[in-house]
Amino acid sequence: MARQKAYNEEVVVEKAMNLFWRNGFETTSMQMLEKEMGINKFSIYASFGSKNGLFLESLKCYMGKIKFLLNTLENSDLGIAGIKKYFYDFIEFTRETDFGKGCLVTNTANEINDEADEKIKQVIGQFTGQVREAFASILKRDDTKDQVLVDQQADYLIIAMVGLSSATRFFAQSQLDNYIENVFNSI
Amino acid sequence: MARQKAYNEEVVVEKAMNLFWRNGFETTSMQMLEKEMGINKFSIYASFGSKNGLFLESLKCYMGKIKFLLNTLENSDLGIAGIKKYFYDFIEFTRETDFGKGCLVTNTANEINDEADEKIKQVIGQFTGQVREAFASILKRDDTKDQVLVDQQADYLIIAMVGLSSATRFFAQSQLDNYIENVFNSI
DNA sequence: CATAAAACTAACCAATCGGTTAGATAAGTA
DNA sequence: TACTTATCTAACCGATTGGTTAGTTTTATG
Repeated sequence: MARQKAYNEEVVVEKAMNLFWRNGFETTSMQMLEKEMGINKFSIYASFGSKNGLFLESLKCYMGKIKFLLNTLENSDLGIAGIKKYFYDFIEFTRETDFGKGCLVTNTANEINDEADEKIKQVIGQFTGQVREAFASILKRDDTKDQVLVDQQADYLIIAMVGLSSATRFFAQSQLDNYIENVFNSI
Repeated sequence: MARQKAYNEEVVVEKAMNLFWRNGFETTSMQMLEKEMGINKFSIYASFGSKNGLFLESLKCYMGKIKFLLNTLENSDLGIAGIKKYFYDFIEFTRETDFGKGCLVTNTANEINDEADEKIKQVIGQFTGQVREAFASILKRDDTKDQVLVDQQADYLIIAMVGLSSATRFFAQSQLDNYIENVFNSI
């Protein structure tokens, strides 16, 4: 009945995600997105509504790509060693794709301010909360710890993770390793 | 012999710094800067050459404002407790001015990529290096530690500090406190 | 008081921003 | 094959970007 799309939305959104990941939301222009995604502005707006809409889909795409890390963490029976493995796995993940990009969610959290789009803030809060809960859940299983200590250490670990995300963008591998080893000396 | 400036450069650069601090480099426009600094674009360019030049002066201004923190750290005889105090002092400093702005240097490090202005990258590297050396120097004074351990722990602390800087932008006070307490459990 | 030099205002610049739209093109269906 | 409908290209939109410049105002000095 009508012409068919010459592109696959999942494919082009991943290309957009990689561009946002490398450059951040503001610095990435529609012009750059057209070029990277290989489609016209018209098609981008037809599929995603706005730059913000495309960015939200890119965030979802990113979270899909790192879901395997979170699954490994949540299904781990290694206790705190499993959390440590998550830290190392994350570094490896950022190096696999292209060194120095950090975590798209953390990068976004660092970029935005209070007046930013509510949905974006919501996605960031949800993701951060989910990782923190995974940490807390593993800590809780360690029966030598009471709930107050679990909460304190979960706060510590989620902020330590935020620091690691930023640090992968401008610290050397050996420094990241020294960092992680010391993070897990204290718990 | 000639007309005199109606503004003080140190005064207006501090206003610019506060705007950059709140919004980041890219998001802060010349229009916003004109309004905040209370002077015309012409005067900004006459005094600072470019947006980049103004930003570099803003970075210097910021570093001047937090120099007292670094002085306190470097002149401390509290050992590791002095480093811990630096972490808490930093939080207090970010709250004094306006909550949720983090550290301008860290914010900038998070915003830029490899292609950014060389001088800006240099200032960030110098400042980060200076703080790291202050940490290392204090750790070294503790004669129970060998040099390898000092380097490892200095890496840990400087990345922990980067994490704290970001975290002050979107974590609650109690979580920051839990974080710092745990950071210093491990060393 | 006249003059020279710097500081000011405000209009202006090309380029780019996110976003829209008119018209050409393609394809499933009647 | 004709028609309908969605997708495509490409020109276009007003607003804003960082930056410049012509011309007016101020002021210390000769």
